Amino acid sequence: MRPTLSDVARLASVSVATASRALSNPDLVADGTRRAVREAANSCGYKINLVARSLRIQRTDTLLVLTPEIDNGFYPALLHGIEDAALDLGYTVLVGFTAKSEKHRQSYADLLSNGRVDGMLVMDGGSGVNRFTGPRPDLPTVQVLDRIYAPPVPVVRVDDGEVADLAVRHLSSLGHHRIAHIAGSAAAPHALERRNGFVAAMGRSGLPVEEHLMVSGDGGWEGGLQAMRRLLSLPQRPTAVFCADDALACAAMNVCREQGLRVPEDISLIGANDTQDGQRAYPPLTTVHVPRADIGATAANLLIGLIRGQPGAESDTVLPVELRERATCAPLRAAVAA
Amino acid sequence: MRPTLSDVARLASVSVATASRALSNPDLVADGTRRAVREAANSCGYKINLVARSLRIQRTDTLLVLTPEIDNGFYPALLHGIEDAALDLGYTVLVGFTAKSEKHRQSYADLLSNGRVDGMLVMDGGSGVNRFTGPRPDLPTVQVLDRIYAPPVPVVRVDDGEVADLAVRHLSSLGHHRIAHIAGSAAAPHALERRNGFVAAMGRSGLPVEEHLMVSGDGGWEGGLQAMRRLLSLPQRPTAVFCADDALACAAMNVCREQGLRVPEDISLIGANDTQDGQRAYPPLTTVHVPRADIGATAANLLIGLIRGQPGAESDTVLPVELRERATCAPLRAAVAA
DNA sequence: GGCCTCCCCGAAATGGTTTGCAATAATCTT
DNA sequence: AAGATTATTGCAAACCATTTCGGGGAGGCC
Repeated sequence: MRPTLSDVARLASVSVATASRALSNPDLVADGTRRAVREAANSCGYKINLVARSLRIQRTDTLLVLTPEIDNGFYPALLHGIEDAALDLGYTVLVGFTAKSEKHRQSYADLLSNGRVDGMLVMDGGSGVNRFTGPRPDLPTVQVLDRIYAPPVPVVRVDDGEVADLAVRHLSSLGHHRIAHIAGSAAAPHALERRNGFVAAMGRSGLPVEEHLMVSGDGGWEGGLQAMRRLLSLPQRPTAVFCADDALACAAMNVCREQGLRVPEDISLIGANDTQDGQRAYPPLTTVHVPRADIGATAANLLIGLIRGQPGAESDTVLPVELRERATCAPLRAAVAA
Repeated sequence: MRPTLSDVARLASVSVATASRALSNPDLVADGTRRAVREAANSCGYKINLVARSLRIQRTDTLLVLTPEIDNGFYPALLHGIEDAALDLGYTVLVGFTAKSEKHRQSYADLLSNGRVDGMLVMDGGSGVNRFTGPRPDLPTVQVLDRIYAPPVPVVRVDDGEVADLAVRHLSSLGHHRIAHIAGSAAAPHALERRNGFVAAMGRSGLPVEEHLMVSGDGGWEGGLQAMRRLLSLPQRPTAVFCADDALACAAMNVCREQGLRVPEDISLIGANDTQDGQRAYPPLTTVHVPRADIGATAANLLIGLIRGQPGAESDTVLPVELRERATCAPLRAAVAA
């Protein structure tokens, strides 16, 4: 049916070997021959068979990325960063959504051991995934943001303690001292670290951390809503709250509005990650920026380095975060402080 | 290095053929033999080589989906629907983000002609993509939402005229008659149809369509902002606006707030698509729901049917849409109507 | 007991490409 | 002009699993 390399070879009156070289390693073949082969290939509409090629060269030039559901605006930027870097180096990316079940995750990870992909980016570490399924760290793997496999497996991430620190310092510098924290999913390592970071940063700023001002925003959007409601029903409510991510902060902001509180006049809100929902909220959310595209690109480059056996693959890369002041934080007003 | 099937065969003292059958077609082999082979495979950690398998059976069980950038919360649900259906039928999905350049799109589409994927889902038809690059409609292809290839290539979509009709009828039933429309990107066929649908629906409702009440929201978020500002600066501003999608509606809502207008008391807003940003807006956005997951799943099933040569593949599948009343539309107040 | 059938298994061919090695032709060196 | 390189090309193996075809053995039936 489809023309194969040997068809081309016959048409050009050369051997398959020469035809192969003429097409994929042009320097090794004489000028006239090359042209003849090219012509023959065009005339019969020859397309290389990548599967056969992969079998022969033992490489697929494909990366697998394990990602949780991507409804939340956080992962797309990571994916784009990955894809961008991968494409530049001649790789294509296969994505596997793993939130559905451990079984699916396993079967995706199997693609790695089964030779269909050359390496794997684990991006679903924050989704409470079973850390014992799937990846075989003996095969090229790099983790993104959440470390769920032990050190020989590299990770590229941000310093979540710093994320919390930036947020707390900003709030504190505005005069706030009754600062609350809405924590992210308990299953996510980074959420835990942000929580711990919050406690540490409060300490460093000489502020008291009150146990009931730290609530769990577990349960996604609904969880965020409930967390904020709990906070606002406290006898002494906080004057500022650091939310573990922008979605949580948006939820918190909605609760404020439904209770007639103005942001930032009556209460300051700060998020983290700098996702689109925060940027487009009203007022736009102050947040700490996490360079997602960079993280993705870095991880992809690292993985490809690993695959190609390049030495010097750092096993823990941490990228810088920074505060993005927008419009949801204001200085503490004397009236409220009282 | 890695154990191959012949290693397993040797360990189990059978031939490769028997080993193959025992593993992938267990019924064809005797009980004891099957067990022996399984044991041998386990003991040496054998993993099937999917590339070799694909080469032999001339099938990759992989679907390619061409998608634009997915920052906007619209595509993820489609992707999930696709992936869900694909996984159920034993397929994995490869995603290619095509917004970057035509070159990239071409190289993704090449995967199809080069045998790396069995079929292709074209989801980027609304992104102003060059409709002449890429897909060879003679290879299994189905388009999602926007038709950019001629009829032999199936499409699964919604009726965008109906989307507009639902929106206009709802607004009209609330007493509005000065209704504006913010149109989506001119490059997207469905945005055009929604615009045309708006005109038709207004006519059917006996309402006048004023030319200056139809503005272009081209240019993404910023475009939406500008469009709404233009609308609000009109001498006779609309009492309701139908936005081509929820993101545009959210932008419009932000403009309203910045100008001190209350939604829905002062102006009614309705979106389309029913994406997360609308659901989480404050107040939650009234919209017309587009069953994205269903669309994705339907398209995937259709494509797989095509690949497997099943007859009766409908070439135009349209799924139903429905109004989702939330909180951004209110009856026209007499005062404003005056 | 002979013959037929059925089931199970093994040898070999298949898929399309790349590549190490060898051979031939052509160019260069002295 | 003869020997030494170099430039091109061809042959055949290798990559690894699947599948077809046919042989051999066991059991059933008459």
